[in-house]
Amino acid sequence: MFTCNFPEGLRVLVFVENLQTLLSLEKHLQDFQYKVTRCQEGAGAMHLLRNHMNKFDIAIIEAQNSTVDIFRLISEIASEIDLPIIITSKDDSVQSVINWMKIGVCDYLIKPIRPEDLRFIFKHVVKKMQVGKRVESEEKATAEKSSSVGDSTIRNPNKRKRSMFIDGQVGEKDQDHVRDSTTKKRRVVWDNELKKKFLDAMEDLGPEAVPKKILERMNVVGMTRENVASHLQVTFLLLLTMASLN
DNA sequence: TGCAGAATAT
DNA sequence: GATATTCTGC
Repeated sequence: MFTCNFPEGLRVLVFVENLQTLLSLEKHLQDFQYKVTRCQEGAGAMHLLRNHMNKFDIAIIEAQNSTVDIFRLISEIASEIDLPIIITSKDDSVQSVINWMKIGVCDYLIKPIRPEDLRFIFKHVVKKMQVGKRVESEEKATAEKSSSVGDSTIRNPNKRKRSMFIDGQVGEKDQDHVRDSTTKKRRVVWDNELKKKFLDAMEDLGPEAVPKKILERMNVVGMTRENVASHLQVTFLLLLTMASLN
């Protein structure tokens, strides 16, 4: 079905409203050799899901959307499509996760999303294939209690947890030293777009403008609180300097 | 323990 | 000079 270098080329449909976020997600997915189809707008996503489902292996969909009720959309199509769906959301409440899992999504990623979160999404495709194969011979096994309630790599935004699936390539149990060649950890370059996002976030947060909040508001894939804090520090310094010049 | 903010390192 | 990392105190 797939090439020998699976999951290279896995076809991922990404439905995210914000273009910046969308492009950023795409880029990171491509770093992992995934093949991305972008979708920004509800009707298009709907159409793709309904009529071209077989063109994709998995979908990543943002929970919040200004024009479409994603929850309802997925509830409706879940039964008619056979595609693993990963939800992206800033809501880290247990209840939210449960709600989404109930309607059949296979994973739930809490924003902000780090590139690492995307690396192993193929596991859901593998799982689906395995389940599909097992289906016929299923009834022979008497109601084995499912050992886990889904395998989603739900991440507490504050904790650091890596997906353990198929980590076998290298036996290292240590830090991130074993990042694959395509995933160079690169320093953030604060181009005008990022700066604008940062400033915008700062502006409407006002006195609440603290790294964590700014990070959330910016909603940029791969950005960390430390990145923001660092930038905040210099920005603050700059503002101070300017203020003293008056 | 997590986080903000300052200090320091690369 | 820009950004990351470490330190400190809350």
